[in-house]
Amino acid sequence: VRTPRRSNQRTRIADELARLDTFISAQGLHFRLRLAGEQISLSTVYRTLHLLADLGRLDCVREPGGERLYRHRPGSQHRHYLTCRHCGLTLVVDATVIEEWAEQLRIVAGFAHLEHAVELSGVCGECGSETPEQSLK
Amino acid sequence: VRTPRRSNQRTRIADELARLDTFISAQGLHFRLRLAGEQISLSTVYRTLHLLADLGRLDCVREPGGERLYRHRPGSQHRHYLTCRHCGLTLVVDATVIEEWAEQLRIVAGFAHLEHAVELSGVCGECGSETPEQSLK
DNA sequence: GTATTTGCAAAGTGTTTGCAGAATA
DNA sequence: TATTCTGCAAACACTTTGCAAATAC
Repeated sequence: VRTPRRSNQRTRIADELARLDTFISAQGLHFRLRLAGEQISLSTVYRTLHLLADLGRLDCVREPGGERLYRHRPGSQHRHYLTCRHCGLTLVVDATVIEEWAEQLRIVAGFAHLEHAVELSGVCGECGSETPEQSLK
Repeated sequence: VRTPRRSNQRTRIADELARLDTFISAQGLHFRLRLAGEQISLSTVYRTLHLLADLGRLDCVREPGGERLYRHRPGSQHRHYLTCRHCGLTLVVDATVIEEWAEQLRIVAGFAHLEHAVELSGVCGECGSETPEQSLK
């Protein structure tokens, strides 16, 4: 494992993610950067996202369609989110319960290197109170 | 919502899944069926898996690569699994804690229609006790 | 007889990769 | 200068879809 080099592209990508502070896809991010006038290729966005994810600087979730969404992770701990399927609103939730439960489970099952992914989605208060027509899409 | 019709293909697919009782991909299942001499197209496998999933007769997880794996669900409740990344061994785990935690969360956050996905993976006792060389793969 | 289901091949999606040139250390 | 990084276009893996023929009800 070697230290990655700095480059304009990587800096721009990391900055944009930190500024956004919401989940966004590689393609979405690429689009935003282009709008902002940056000349960064989609491949570079993908590669940089991998890099940042490996460094633990991003959280990642997966859309029903299979698309991966990334979000800047402020601290060093991974976090869990609750997302509104309607408007995309995401809340950070306290998942201490899960962490402890998973550790218990790991011991009982005799596993090592346990990883967990928890994805929560629903319809938030705002969206739920809209007219039925709207929720039919 | 209309009642689906029965067909040889659908029966074979559902049967094979029930008999297997492990996670398998659409393509993997298609391959098995062909080996068994069935003449079923891949599209039909995909379509039937969707159908069964909609009917709540399957559990579904997603591989890191993006591939979806399906498994017959014996009861009516969805289940959570702990998978060994090495050998594929999967254990059904008791996730009552999670269900309760999710419901609490739902109420506090004022959400509706909450869904959750919990995926646990690690290295099982068997695989963990192997020689380091093997685990490097 | 009518509506649903199938198989095929083509298209679609998000992502990865090989390579030559550009950029970093 | 020696690596690493970038952009491009092509390749990839998995999944979905349009349509005509076959099948279930």
